[in-house]
Amino acid sequence: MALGTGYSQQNCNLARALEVVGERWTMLVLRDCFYGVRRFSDLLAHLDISRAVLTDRLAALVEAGVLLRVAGRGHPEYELTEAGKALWPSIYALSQWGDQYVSPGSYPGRVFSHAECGTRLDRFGRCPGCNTIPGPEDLIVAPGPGEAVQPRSDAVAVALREPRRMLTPLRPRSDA
Amino acid sequence: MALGTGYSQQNCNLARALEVVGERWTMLVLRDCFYGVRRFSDLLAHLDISRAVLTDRLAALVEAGVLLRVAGRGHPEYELTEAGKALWPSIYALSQWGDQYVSPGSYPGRVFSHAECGTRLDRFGRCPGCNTIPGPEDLIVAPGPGEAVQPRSDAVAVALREPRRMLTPLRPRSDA
DNA sequence: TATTTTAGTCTGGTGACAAGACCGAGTTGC
DNA sequence: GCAACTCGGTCTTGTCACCAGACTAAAATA
Repeated sequence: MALGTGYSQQNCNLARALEVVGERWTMLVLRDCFYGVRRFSDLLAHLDISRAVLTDRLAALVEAGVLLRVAGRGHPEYELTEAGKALWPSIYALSQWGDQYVSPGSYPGRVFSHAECGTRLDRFGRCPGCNTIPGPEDLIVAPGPGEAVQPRSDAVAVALREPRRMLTPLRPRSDA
Repeated sequence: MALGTGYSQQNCNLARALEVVGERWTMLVLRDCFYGVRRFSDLLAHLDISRAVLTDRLAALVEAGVLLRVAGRGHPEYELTEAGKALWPSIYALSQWGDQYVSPGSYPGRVFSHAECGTRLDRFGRCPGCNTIPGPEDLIVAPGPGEAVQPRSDAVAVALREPRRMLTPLRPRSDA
């Protein structure tokens, strides 16, 4: 949060993590990156975020080494770095909690399963079949039983109506 | 985030979770609750948060069912509910990420181990000895090798200088 | 009972965010 | 190659959240 003004006196790694990913919208931007979104306009359409704030968040994430801005001769794309991919357990844990405790009784909007064996993950992110915790690149995200009543029509929402392997780009590369 | 103004159009459990715990300071308040802090003044002294904001966060967490305000004839205390305790994996994942990627090369400020067997947890929160994921009530938090250069002197920081079982109250009950 | 601590509330100044206009570079249709 | 359009931003204005610190009533302590 606004470098320097944050949780500075907190000698705590949680506080330091929140300096990077604790601001409004940041986690949702990253979640979309895991789903394969890489372009400014796709994030803008999928999240209802103001352009200025999205610009600011992307710049902060690049600065922090969580995203990489790839600008070679097309529209720029934002990719998760290793540090960014390592945030997956945090995002998964939070969304599982949202599933269970914020909208109790409702069904999950998306489910995650291990690509290699097709087994659905438990709430800790474990694959019960393999007894491992697969990384995000080994997961399939699919619509769950509790889908949106009023579905969105942006490109990201449309792509997520069928199962997708995570981290695969939403659009074909603009170079090539 | 300010009920109604939040991530309303996002049909997503992550967004709903962030409505509850995504605001500034909220995660740090909850972390302290896991460490056994239950009183307004202790939170105020340990986090450098303004009184008004702390009041607001506590009220929001009580409203959301994450904390319970226990007010019987002494100073009020705030306890984690079941929903609150279920946030532990999220908090642990974020602080592990902070350890590894925000301050690389430095050592963790705190380490967590399984009370039953004494084994230190891995970065996914698993006990390598038991091959389980212990809940917060079964964990010991202890100072790690990377302690603060300039230690704080508030009651919470002092109590955390030696190993403690999580969720045990920092102070004796004021009733009794 | 007098004093101190605790758990708040209230106020004023500052910074973050939302909504939307604007603009130059990149891409597409012809 | 040129016009039209899309994309990735920047800028402006109003509103809202946050911080610092003064203030207060109830609870604990001497």
